[in-house]
Amino acid sequence: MSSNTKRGPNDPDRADRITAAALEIIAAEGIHRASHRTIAARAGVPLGSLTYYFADLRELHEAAFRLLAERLSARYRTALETAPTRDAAANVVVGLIVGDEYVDATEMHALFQMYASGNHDEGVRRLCRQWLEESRASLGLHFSPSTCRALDALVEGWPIHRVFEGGHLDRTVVDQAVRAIIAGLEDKEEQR
Amino acid sequence: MSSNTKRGPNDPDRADRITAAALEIIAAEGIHRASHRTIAARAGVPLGSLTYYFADLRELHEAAFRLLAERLSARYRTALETAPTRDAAANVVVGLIVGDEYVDATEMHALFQMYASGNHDEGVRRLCRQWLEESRASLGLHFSPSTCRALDALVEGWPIHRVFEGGHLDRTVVDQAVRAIIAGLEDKEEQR
DNA sequence: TCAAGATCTGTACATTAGTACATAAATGGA
DNA sequence: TCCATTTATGTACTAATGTACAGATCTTGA
Repeated sequence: MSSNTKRGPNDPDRADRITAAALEIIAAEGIHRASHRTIAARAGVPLGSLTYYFADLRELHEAAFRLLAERLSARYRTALETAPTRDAAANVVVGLIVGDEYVDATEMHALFQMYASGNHDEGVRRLCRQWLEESRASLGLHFSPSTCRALDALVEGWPIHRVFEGGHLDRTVVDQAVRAIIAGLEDKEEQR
Repeated sequence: MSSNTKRGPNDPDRADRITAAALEIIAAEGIHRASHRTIAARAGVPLGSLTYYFADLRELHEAAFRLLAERLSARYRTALETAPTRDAAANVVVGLIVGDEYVDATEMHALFQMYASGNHDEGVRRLCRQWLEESRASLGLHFSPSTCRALDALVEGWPIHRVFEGGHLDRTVVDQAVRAIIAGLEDKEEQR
């Protein structure tokens, strides 16, 4: 890219600010509102700036989803790396499910947009796969592959209820479910 | 609606065919491709027909999502009503998760589009809530409220992996997870 | 059979969108 | 300082979209 050029961009993190603005709009108003013009306005940059940094709108949306996936993956990874024991890790998983600490409602919305876009956009589909893989890999720091699968399903699915039914989840129930899965599957795993 | 008119529509199920066409396009190509014109072409009806039956595009999309939600709800309900025992119901739940029998990949795509639209469209949001409630109600034919919550999270979350990682799920693992949750939560429930 | 009124359709229009690209600004070496 | 080159911007253009609505078509009662 810049291997045969002598100069860097005049405003180096402009691309990043555009990407961040795109994600904000996608999360708040949906991808159908995230046009060149709305994104440019939000980022406070001229229209031409977007076509300069991104070949087309798809690429820009994809960059926004990549930013989202990287943020969430990093957060999951950190949270689970920090847990010293399997029991602590179980508590982290419960937290991932019930609370806004890790993924707030806005980010959850953006995540739905990402899954929806993954249906027809190959690039976004790759991102979805990566995101799922990495979140399972983080769980893998503490649990067996099978347990990871099951816990991750819970982690993906339960927040859907949280978002649409508005209310807070019953932490006790979530806790029981998480521990039931860990108990049920880790034991089975060890028997093999 | 037709209370003060003397005649019915000339083509009574045209509205339904339009709705079905809309859902097909949403599922196959995404909601951003589901314009008046593409839907009309798919349904084999003139453009004006859509604006005649539906006040605006939102209403049409909403009708499509309603159709989807009703179909899936009915399928879940039937499957779980048919199960004679709790054990059979557990098998049904496993089937809901692993297989295409209840919700195929295409419908799953449409479901993502629905969740994504629910973020910003109040009408669709209501549909999402209803869909989640009804699917839990169907589980409620066999399980306690807490168990329903947990199982439904699994039912919503696990297919996400199925769709994006393409492969078939390991039925054994799903079976273990489902039964672990039932065992863990139903027992707890009864102790109260 | 025939009008009256409901049901339906094709076209036209304003708006918005993505994107190309000519032009401007900034940069750094000579 | 000044020019060559990269970086950045504003505008203009084509395509597509939602929607209104005038007119056409069909149905029914008399």
